[in-house]
Amino acid sequence: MKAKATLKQIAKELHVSVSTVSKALNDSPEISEQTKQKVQEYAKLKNYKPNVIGLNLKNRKTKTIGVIIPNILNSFFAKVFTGIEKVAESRGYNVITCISNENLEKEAHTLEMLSNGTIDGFILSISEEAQKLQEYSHFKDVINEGTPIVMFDRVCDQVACDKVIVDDLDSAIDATQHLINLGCKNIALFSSIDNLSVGKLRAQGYLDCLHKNNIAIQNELTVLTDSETDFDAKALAVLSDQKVDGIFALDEHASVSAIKLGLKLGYKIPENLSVIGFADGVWSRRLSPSLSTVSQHGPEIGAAAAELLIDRLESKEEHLPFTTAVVKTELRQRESTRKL
Amino acid sequence: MKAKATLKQIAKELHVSVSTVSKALNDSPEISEQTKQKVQEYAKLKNYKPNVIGLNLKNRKTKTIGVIIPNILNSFFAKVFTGIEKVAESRGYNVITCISNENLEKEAHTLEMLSNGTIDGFILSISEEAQKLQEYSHFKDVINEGTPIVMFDRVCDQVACDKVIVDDLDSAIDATQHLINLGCKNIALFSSIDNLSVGKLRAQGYLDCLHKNNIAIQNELTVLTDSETDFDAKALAVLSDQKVDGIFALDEHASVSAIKLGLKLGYKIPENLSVIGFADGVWSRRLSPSLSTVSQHGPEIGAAAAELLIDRLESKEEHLPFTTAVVKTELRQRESTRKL
DNA sequence: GTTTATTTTGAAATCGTTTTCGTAACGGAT
DNA sequence: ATCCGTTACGAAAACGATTTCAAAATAAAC
Repeated sequence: MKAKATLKQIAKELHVSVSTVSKALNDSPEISEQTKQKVQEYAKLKNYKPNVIGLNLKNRKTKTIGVIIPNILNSFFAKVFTGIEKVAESRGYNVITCISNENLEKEAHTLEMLSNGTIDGFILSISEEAQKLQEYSHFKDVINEGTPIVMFDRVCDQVACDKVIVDDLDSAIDATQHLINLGCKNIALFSSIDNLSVGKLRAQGYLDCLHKNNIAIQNELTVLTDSETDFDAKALAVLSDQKVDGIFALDEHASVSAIKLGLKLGYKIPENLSVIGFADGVWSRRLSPSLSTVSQHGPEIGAAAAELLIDRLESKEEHLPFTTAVVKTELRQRESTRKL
Repeated sequence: MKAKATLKQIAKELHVSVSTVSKALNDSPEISEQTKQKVQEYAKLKNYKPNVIGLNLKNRKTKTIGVIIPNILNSFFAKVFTGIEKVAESRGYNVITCISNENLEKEAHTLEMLSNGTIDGFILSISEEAQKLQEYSHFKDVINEGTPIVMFDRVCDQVACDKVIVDDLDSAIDATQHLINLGCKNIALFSSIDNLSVGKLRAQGYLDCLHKNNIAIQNELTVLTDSETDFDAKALAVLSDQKVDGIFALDEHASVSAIKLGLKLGYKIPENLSVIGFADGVWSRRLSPSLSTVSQHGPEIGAAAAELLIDRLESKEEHLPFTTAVVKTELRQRESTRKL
């Protein structure tokens, strides 16, 4: 464990000044070729790497992005994360990641901890608790202190910042319409995320679509819960009268339950029950029957968010207007829906 | 966007010196109560937060851990990550996360990028490519420079460092033994990770167990591939002669395929085919039938790794001996195996 | 009233880098 | 020999914090 090489050490050992070493390593024209070569060779020999902290202090930025994710075990967020990480890497940024665990206090604490020079900006999706309590002041504080935020997926109107979202409303309309086109007459709505903004938007899309098609809304076909634990019993009840012929599920858990409970109750999927869900591709493919999904393009969302943030960080412009990017979803037909 | 408060600014505005401000905020006994109060109040008013980079430079450490994960979409790694993050948070550390994508160059590059003062130590699992090429010099370099590494799950004997592993061999023996106890006579071995150290260990455990029970090894029941793409066709071939009555799957993909292909070929699970797999709990429960698994306790592995690293970072001792922690697995019986 | 303690504050060094500006040294021109 | 213009290098400040040590100010002791 040899001591790490610093400019000062190299300078002393070569009998030149610190500034000469610095300039030589940065290939400055003020330094003679001879000296440059000598310094560069010696630096390579000693495996010199500039200490990032010294640089950070000097530059007053860290080329590091703080990412706050409600739950990394949710594969949607994991996918978004890969998109963020990829773009960050390619543009020379590091990523500090924290998990809020859907918890407001952890979220606020993380913002507080990292907005002290550790990171240049944030990318985050709002925790469930913050959304429920409509508590957004911690975001505003950070932004006021000069640290930019980009929100994705779960966003809120109350905070002015860049955002990347999926067109949840339109996606839900499209998915519902697809079920209608397949000939489904009794389409159930399954959601275990009715506490989230995105859940509400998707539910609205379902309602709008039925309305547009002049189909009466049957409240008894609707299962809207705030958690996975409450969900299954209610869903089972809705399915047990064998009347449902289509299910639109707004989240991963609801999607899986729809298929599992449907099979258990003797439905034939997709022959007499079609299921479309918001869910991740990898696992949807692994289910039997594989699940037709509204694919949310997680990596693209993450990539867009990272580009947005880094563009802002590197812009000369002090007051760039805030933008909201919309990433299109895609209906992926697999085995849980009939072919048209 | 007001300028952030610094010691210098506060000092100037209160007509005292920087050192006085620093000491007052740190509640040093050398400062009079009066001054302390004045400074602390003013600091709170200005929302002063010490700039972390200044501190880092001074202390020559960052209280940040670098985590390198081969693939965050693999839920095992995601779970390990939650364990790391939780412990890090509780001990006041941040986590910089990078995804190696199973790629040696990205892995080496990340080590190089972060070992410049950005982080105090690493927690990582070796990329597939590095394992295949047996290329471990990048780890040794980093360690030689004085940055500690803790490896988990995919480790290697050639690098001296702290490690956290699962007892893959024993776990595989236990799982295989369980299938034997259930009365299985023709147990197939399914793996799509035969390129990884852990995959090889688990396969060895299967062989050892058959041997111990004086059961002849049937090579035609063995599917060992390096990737998911090659796997399914071979697995289908093995299952199609309807002879297999038990499957031991060494990874998530192999586990899911075992169930999916088994059902497709008309096996009754668990009546005439029992399946045990190394896989994540959440999704295993969602499969139908739900999958009996060797549970690897991902969060515990992550937590152990983080504790090990932080203990070393905060130890006065220069040359702590390296330890290898073993986290026990657990056989979780679900619907894919008969009850004993 | 002088000396000695004690309390309170401040100047300066330090961490590792970059960068501005000043100053040697050297050559060529007059 | 003097002047000027390059070229090549170094000193010092800056970033934001902590910390050591010295110096002031005040209080106590003789």
